[in-house]
Amino acid sequence: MSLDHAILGFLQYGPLSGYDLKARFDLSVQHFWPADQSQIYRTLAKLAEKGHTRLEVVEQEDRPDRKVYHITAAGGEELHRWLATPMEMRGGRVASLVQVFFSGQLTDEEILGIFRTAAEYCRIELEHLRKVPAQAVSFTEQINSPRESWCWFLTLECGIRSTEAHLAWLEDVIARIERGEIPPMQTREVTK
Amino acid sequence: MSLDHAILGFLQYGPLSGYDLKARFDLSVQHFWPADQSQIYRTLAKLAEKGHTRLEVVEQEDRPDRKVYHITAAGGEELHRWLATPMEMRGGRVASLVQVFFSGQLTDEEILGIFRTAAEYCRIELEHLRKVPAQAVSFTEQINSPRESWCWFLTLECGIRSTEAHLAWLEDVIARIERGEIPPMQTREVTK
DNA sequence: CTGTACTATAAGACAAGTCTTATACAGGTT
DNA sequence: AACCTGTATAAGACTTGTCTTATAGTACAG
Repeated sequence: MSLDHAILGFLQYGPLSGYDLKARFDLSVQHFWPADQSQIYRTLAKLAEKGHTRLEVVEQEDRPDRKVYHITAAGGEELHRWLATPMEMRGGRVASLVQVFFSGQLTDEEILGIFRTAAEYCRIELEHLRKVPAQAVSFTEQINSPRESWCWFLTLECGIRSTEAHLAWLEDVIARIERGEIPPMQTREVTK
Repeated sequence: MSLDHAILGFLQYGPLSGYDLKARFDLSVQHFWPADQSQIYRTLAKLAEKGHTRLEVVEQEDRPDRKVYHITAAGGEELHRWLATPMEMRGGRVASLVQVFFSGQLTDEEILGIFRTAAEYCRIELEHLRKVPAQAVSFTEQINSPRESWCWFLTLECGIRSTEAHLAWLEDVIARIERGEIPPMQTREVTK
């Protein structure tokens, strides 16, 4: 429902081809909105049909022609409307919590195992997130808009804070299990 | 990819019909794994085909026959395998962060608006989450397994902590914008 | 006695996203 | 000469999930 809007968001800064867009996604928002190459092209075509973008074909001799998309006035309005609409941030599916919910069926050791691995993933993720600003300098210089860079860093900050909070929770749970606070498994007596 | 496993998870505690399952989902995991009624039935049929569940038709006179599904040995193994596999908790799409990313295109007032609304949503959500334990007493008594209840509360705790962290971030950002820390919009000079 | 809610299941159409494969040419490497 | 990487696009099949609608009986309230 919102790859459309993410694409319009990028186009607002200037016309781009599908290929360009894929690169933009992978460089910036892929943490919270990964985009499939195939789908970018499909969505681009759909947006052009709806009149939210306008196609310009740039012929090239040495390689396939570029299809460069421009945002239209209608597209700009739609983007603005969407940006100003507060999002219900619900409905996000979190498979790892489904696991936790049912993990009573595992042994203490198994549970500790998945929590420790999850914590490890979190630490790696955190390390990675904290390195992003350094890598992103060129991107920030390119766009040369302090306001946009500021918003960009906000999303990073949000990611870091959530991950930290999640890690703290994981470590807390690990400690509690190690202290033996998890109730023991009951010997399952199946009455057929 | 994991409605299958959530269903198996519930079936491990005893045979259930599609209708029962829908109720279980709505009572417990719907915060992090909402389930569509129609899809529960479809998935149930698929699981039976795969041999992970076994169908038992319970005839009823007064209302439509119940189709009660039992987990099979193969289903149990699959569930256990999945539960013990650490999840990459990546790829979760967060539309609200896409908005933040592009919100530099809005005025300060508009940005403040969406952040304040988001914070409001967070507070409502928190209030709601904190009320869950009270409502869940009957459920906990029903299953009568302290280990499972413990795991159940873990997921709640995780939700509360994440929401708190998110709210703290939102409030921090609001304060910074109010202090004027957000760089001003540049008068867009489009060079055609 | 009429309408609404609950129990119980399921098909159909659709939207969104994933994964695989294909085409085609350029430039550089081994 | 063969191979790989990069630029650039796109179709096809498939999976997941959503939303709507249908059926059909019971029970209870007004």
